[in-house]
Amino acid sequence: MKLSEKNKDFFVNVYDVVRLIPKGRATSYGAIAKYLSSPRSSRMVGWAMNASHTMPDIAAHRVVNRNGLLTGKAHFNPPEIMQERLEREGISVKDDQIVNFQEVFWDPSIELKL
DNA sequence: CCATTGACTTAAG
DNA sequence: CCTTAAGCCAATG
Repeated sequence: MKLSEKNKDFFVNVYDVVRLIPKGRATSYGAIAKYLSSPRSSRMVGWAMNASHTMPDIAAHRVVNRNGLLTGKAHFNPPEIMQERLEREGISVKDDQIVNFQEVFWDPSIELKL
């Protein structure tokens, strides 16, 4: 790996994965962290999402915690937009939680496999 | 430079 | 079902 690319990797990978999440599906911070070989770095995924506001085409609403709970909802503007976007894609949300989460869950470590 | 915080997760009591 | 604790690591004061 080139040294010039070394700096970025984690955050950039997070953005790439988020871009690959199919419409109507959702994944978790932990799943992304795990895919990036850092299963305990889910917080960094969240931090990357926090910075995603400055990035184009980052569907942060498709990333929730491992229970399908919309934990990052408060960071949207307005917060309700997160649930609205999910429902528009066909994902049912009840009480800030994704219904049938197990069905819409998209795990990069399985779907992208490699 | 040290302390605190956080869009998380797992384990333990 | 509840609270703590620990691990993770960039960002912020």
